[in-house]
Amino acid sequence: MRRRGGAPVLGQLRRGVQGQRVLRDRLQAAEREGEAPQAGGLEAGDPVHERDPVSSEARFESRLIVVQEQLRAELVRVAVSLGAPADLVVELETPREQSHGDVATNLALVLAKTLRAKPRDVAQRIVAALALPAGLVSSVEVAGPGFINFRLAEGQLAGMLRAIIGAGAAYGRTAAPRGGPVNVEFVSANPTGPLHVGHGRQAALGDAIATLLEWTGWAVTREFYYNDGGTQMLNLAASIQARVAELRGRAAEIPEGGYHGEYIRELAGRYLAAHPGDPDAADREAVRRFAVAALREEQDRDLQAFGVRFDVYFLESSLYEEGRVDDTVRRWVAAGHTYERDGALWLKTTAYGDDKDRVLRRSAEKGGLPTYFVPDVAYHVTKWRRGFTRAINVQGADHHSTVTRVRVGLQALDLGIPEGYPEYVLHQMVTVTKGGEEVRISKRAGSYVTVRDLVDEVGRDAVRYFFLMRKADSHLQFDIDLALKRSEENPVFYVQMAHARMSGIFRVGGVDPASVTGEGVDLGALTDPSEAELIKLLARFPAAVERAAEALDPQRITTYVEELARAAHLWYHRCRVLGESEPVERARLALARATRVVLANALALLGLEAPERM
RNA sequence: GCGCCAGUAGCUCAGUUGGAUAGAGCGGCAGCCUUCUAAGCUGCGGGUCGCAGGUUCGAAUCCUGCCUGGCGCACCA
Repeated sequence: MRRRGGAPVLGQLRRGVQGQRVLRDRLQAAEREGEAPQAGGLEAGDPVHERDPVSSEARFESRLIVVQEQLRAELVRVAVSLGAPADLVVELETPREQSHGDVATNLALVLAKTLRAKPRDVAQRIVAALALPAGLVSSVEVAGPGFINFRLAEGQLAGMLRAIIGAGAAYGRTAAPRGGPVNVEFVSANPTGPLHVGHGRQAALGDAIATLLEWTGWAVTREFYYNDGGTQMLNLAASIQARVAELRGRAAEIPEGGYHGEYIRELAGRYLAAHPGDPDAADREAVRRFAVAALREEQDRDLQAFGVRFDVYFLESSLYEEGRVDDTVRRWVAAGHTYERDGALWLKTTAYGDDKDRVLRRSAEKGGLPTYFVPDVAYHVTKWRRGFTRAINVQGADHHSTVTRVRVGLQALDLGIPEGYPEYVLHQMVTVTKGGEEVRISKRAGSYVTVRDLVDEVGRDAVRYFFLMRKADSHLQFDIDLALKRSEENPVFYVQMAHARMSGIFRVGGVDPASVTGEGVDLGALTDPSEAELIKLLARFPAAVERAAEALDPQRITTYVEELARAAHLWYHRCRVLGESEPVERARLALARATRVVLANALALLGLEAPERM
């Protein structure tokens, strides 16, 4: 079993996804019952990001994938005729080496053992038996230890270009709807202060993962969960009360576990202004409500400025109000998974592989309340009951200890929830550097750098891109100096510049991009090696999206798009478009348009603008 | 002590889920502007893939053990 960042095997999940219609019905029922509390989210305000799924007829089946499926089907047929098992999976790959052709398979290497023959001999037999449709490939050869390399016919490349242009904004999206509703939970910051850089990484990651899933056929809900009750809120209120006392000239100390940022002083002043009837802020509940509302509003504003919006805001307090926390406890007790010790109630999580049992209800002298992971489990039960066949949580790796507890807690409820539910994408820490020095503090929050600081300093696109350009598992160094550079060193700039250059060709030439379809154009006029290279990269985009979605890893898209931008800059430098002979100009305009489409789509997928000029 | 993550060029990082001669950017060196953005492009040099075993046609990738760094191991959230 492959476990990465705690995420379960996707294939297993898919197999576990059954009864989708039942689940959808459940979801609708849940909606009718108002099971999805919404706490006044953001308006859909950002015009730059078009997130609505493209209508199904506009969806696009990648040309390369079509070609590959034809190849694959024929390879399976031949392999089986040679004695391979019928459930054989044929792997096709795009070789990185030009001389290895456009598509390659290791089929012969895989079969060599079962067929008890040398890999190269097997390859020869496969090639001899292949009966491919005319016009599909121009050459087939056996190479290296036994690879079979295919070179696509020229007409296939030309067809890809036309197909990309035809698909437009839909290029890269999967044609068929795939799975039931998926819940992507991210940020989930408690309203105790401004969002920090870790939240920023979560916001960028969660949003991009959600988009990746949408593009590959999943129905996605973006969800934000927050703790609006409990001890942290009391600490928050008490911290503000202390600052109020200060403002009124009395000595007061921020309580143990309280909050020290400048924003607490700010909130204290605002509370007094808004509550003339409570000059000493004696009403702690009123202070708490005021602070939560103010901080939630600020977080929403920052997220909106970051271009992220949520479909559902889920309040922890609703779980208590609706009795879901008590239900969860009762169900564990009834199932016999609990016991009492030292006055507390324990859940036998070791029965499910946890390293120790967990207290689920504190002893009387400790207040007798449920521990924090109980509402957490109850919350995930609502995800399941709301019909989400997959739930993906994006969190900092410092929370990884909750993974086992939540999963085990769900298993112990015997509700038929899959073992790997929910999936987790855990990310490592973010450090911010400027002038070669680590930046640790912000004026407003005091002890940490906020998302707002970064967005104000380098702009939204740079922040989003930088948060996405490393895999979640790696520590991320956010270099403010680099993010500000307007040169090739800065990957955001480099990629956006490639798009601007493609756009510039149409602007300067006075050509409407929409008028360039590639139809009736002789793409044989594209003879420069950089052109074939570019087309092949363009053709790979849907596969890149597919793999990134499967791995829940947007970093694969940043890597891809940087490679694409490099190929585009190279082509731009080597090949002039405007003013060339008519057939060449027409063919190159088609290539420029297709390149622009893919750059724009990749940028949209990452939540970035695709500027026409810079 | 236990668990999770990381370790690849001087630096920052990729590496198509086990493939072919391990790649890119920066930095260094050498070049390229009557041109749709030189805000760019080309070439050169640079490696014990942390270490040691194992698995197999084949390992940076999978397994085991160690080393180093980060994070986490509450009747806190």
